Formats: sequence, C-alpha cells, structure tokens
Amino acid sequence: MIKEITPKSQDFSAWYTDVVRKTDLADYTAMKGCMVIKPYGYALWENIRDALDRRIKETGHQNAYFPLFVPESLLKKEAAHVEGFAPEVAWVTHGGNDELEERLAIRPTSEAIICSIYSKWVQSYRDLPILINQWANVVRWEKVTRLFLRTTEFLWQEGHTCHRTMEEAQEETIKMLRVYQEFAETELAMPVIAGQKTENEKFPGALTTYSIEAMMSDGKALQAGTSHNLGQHFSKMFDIIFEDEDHERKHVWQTSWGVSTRLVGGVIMTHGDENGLILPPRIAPIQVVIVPIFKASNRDAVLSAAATVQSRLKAAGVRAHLDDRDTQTPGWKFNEYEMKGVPLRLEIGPKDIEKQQCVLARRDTREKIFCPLAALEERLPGLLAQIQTDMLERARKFRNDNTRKTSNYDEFMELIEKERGFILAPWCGDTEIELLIKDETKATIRCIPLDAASELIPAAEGATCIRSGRPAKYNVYFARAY
RNA sequence: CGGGGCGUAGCGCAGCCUGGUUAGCGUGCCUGCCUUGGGAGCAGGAGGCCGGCGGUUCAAAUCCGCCCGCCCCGACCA
Repeated sequence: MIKEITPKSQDFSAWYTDVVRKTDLADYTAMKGCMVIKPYGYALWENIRDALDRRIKETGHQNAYFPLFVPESLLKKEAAHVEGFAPEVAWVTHGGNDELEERLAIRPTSEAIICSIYSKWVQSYRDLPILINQWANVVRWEKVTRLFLRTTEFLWQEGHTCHRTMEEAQEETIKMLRVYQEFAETELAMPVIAGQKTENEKFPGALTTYSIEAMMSDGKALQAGTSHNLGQHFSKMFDIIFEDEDHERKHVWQTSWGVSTRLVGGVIMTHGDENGLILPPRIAPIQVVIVPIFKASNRDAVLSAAATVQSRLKAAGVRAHLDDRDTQTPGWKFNEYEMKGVPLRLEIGPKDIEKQQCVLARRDTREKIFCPLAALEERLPGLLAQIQTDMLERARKFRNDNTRKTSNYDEFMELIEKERGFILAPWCGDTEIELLIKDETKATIRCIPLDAASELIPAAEGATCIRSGRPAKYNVYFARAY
C-alpha cells in the first residue's frame, strides 16, 4: 500500500500527524489526549533517554524514584507553584469506593513531593549537595493535545537538586542548561538557543527559568528543555534546612530541570521532509537497513551474504537491521524505510556480490554510494557520523537563515506573519509590553539569550524597545511557538 | 470553553441529499501460483451491532433528537 503523507508545504500540522502515525511512532488511544508510544517510537525515545541519562550521571547525578501522587496539602505549600499548575492538575478523589479525606494530585511535576522528602534528608551542610534525577511520567490536563508535543500524560526526566549557596545553585542551573544544549545539538542534531525566560514565562515558583529553544522547519519555536533556579522558595515552604559550618541554620538553594518526550516531536519537525522522517544516526533505532535483492534462484546466496554483512556491522557497533522478508519487494522496502527515517540503506544483490560491493543510500541527501564489502567496517561509522554532522549543519543553516533582526515594529509584524522564524529585537523589559506584543502578533519572547559566560547581554547604548520606544534592556528572541 | 469537520471491514473511503433486494470500493489480511535493482501480477477466500441510545416509518447506514468519541482552528496554558 502506498501510505500517503500530506505534503509538508500544504499543511504542516497534518504532515506531522501523518508522519507520526504512518511511521509507527505513536497512535491515539481510548484515553483522550493520551498516546501509545509504539515500539519504533519507544526505541527512539530510549535512545534519546539513554544519551541524556549518560550525561546526567557524568555530571554527578543519581537516579531515584518518587511517588506518582502528591497530597493536596503539599502541592499547595508553594503559592505561585500551585496557582500555576492548578488548571491542569488531575485529582484522585476516591480509593476504591471510599472518598479520600485529602485529594491526591497526580504529579504535574514533582517539586512538592520531592521537597517534602528532601526536608527529612537534609540536616547538615555535609548532606549537600543533593543531586538527584528521576525518569517518570507526569500528567497535565491540557485542553489541546498533539502527539508527542503536548499530551495529557507524558514521559520525562526531572532533576531536583539542593545546594548550600545561591552561587552553587545558579552554577548547577546553568550547567544543566548547557548539558541540554550540548545533548540536543550532538545527539538530536537540533541546534538550540540557550537563554533566560522572562518573568512572565518562568516556571511557577522559580526564581529564574532558563530554556533551550529550537526552530521547527515551519519556522515556529519549540521549547525543548528547561532549567530552573528555584532559589529558596521551596526550601522555605518545605523546611529544607541545614546547619552550616558556621552553626547557622539555613535554607537550601534548589534547582530543577527537565526534558520530555516532546523532544521526539522536535526531532520530527526539525529534520523531516516530504517523504517522512529523517532520523539523526546517533538516536535512530535502525541506523542501517539492509535490503537484499534476490530471485528464487539466488535467494540463499544473497540472503547469506546479507546476513554476513549484518553480523559484521553489528560487531562494528552499528545498529543494522536486515529486512529479509520475501513478502515485500525491494522497492516497497526502500520507500518504507525512507518514510521511517532510517539514515542509511544498504542494498545488496547478485550483481553486487559478483563485484564484492554494495550500494549505500543516504536518507538525508538521497545520495547513492558504491562501497566495497571489505571496507564496510571502515567506512560506515564515519559515514553515519558525517550524516549526523550534516544534519546539524543543515538545521543550523535553516535556523540562521530564518532568524532576523529588526527594531521596526511594522517590519516585525510583517515578518512574524509572513516569514515566521525567530526575530531578534530590542525589548524594554516590561511584562506589559511583552503581553501587548503577544496579543498583537501571537509572538512570544522565547528567551533572552546568554553569552558564552552565560550572562545576559545588555542592549546597546541608546537602543530602544521595538514596541514601547523606551530604552531597551536586552535583545530578545521572539517567535510563534508550539 | 467557542467555531468547524468526521465516526460505515485492520486502515483509507463511497453510499446518506431523494429511506426499499444480500451495504460497496481501494488497500491490508489468509491460500496458491508467479515475481523481486524504486511501493509487481493473476486467481480464490475471510472479515461489518453502518459510534451509542431513543424517535418517525410497513421499512432507517440514510430522516429527526439527545449522547459519546476523535481531529482541526481559535481561546487558555512553563
């Protein structure tokens, strides 16, 4: 069957949904707003998860697991926090047939439950820092859902740390933001802008929120990860207190940071094309698909050669899949694996075996390359690395080509409407002006970018805000967002 | 929550306006033959509470009412 994908240029949204469903990443379920992540999609998520988990551990964190339920009294302790999340919390009111004395929230995030536990763990400055991460599911009762991008239940990791000083917490916040950035660019081939969120956009209960912002190929922004400096807001409400070396009792300084299955949506929308997915080799469930081409007369010889190639590639550390089905034609398989975004296809038929070679076809460029069979181990890892690099550079070029600067509001409005993309523009720093711009253009401030030292960059002397005309504080990224 | 669209075979759809034999088409699935370097071909076969409930009628996939679900666009939203 020819699985038609709605052309990307015609209807990006329909294209996205078609790609997710037809490539077997995920599907809708009987539970509205919740998706089933199918094996191919879950394998992709596992690769993403493992690549990030490695980095989280390398930076000194340990994994743990905390309860799914949050008693209402705990969730309510931090006022801004509960106010921010109240509209999207799912509540458990009954245990069996009996109504509960206290409602239980299904975690929309775990600050409250984790802080209540940390208060027992922390006594002395010697207990600090606490550097813990958990991989979990959370529930947010969103009114509008999109596969991977915003689902009622989703999978994520959330890091929750406690520190002795404000400086140490800030250092941790930025460290993890930069881990996310390096991870997104290296593993997902997704270039991101690291920056600080405005007061209006920050996490409920945080002192400062930072994020990495990616540009999707329709020019809209996707918040791909966040890192929060929580200050002492939670430690004061949850009594996370330690006795310091100077004998004083002090509240800890905290951070939290997370990325979710939304990243899968980001990968799809960053790299995909008219033919479907294009997966970065480092996270692709299948890096190389081997398609044997045979007739009944030479079937055994070709399949045996193909199997040898597969075991050699596996031994070389390449995730190679051999599709030896004879129920589908080679042409059908070519199209199928292209749609599924497999970075490299390896064709091997009788003519190839005769010449001791095979055909390699790149998914990203559609280029075909002849390769001697003897050179596979030597060539393939490098070729996969090259595809990964090329994908990142291609995405970066797209992002840069669609990032524009202006200080003229009329031009700003026209760019947002006609070109989308990011617009770097001067802003006075007032929330009212931010909201006014959002109201007038649907564009939000994605972030205030950071310099190499992770400091905010002040606007040039004399620069004026694009909307208010008052002196500008920063040049900020505007975009319409998911 | 507002506006729009859609629920008929695993998937995608036609039929409905104008009620009437056994509800059809494509694809997928099963059997066999044949094929395999860009989504092959032939033959046979299985598969339906026509989203649910109620109403009108001699007769409802079709007309009417209510309900449920899903999708899209808004509004809302770390």
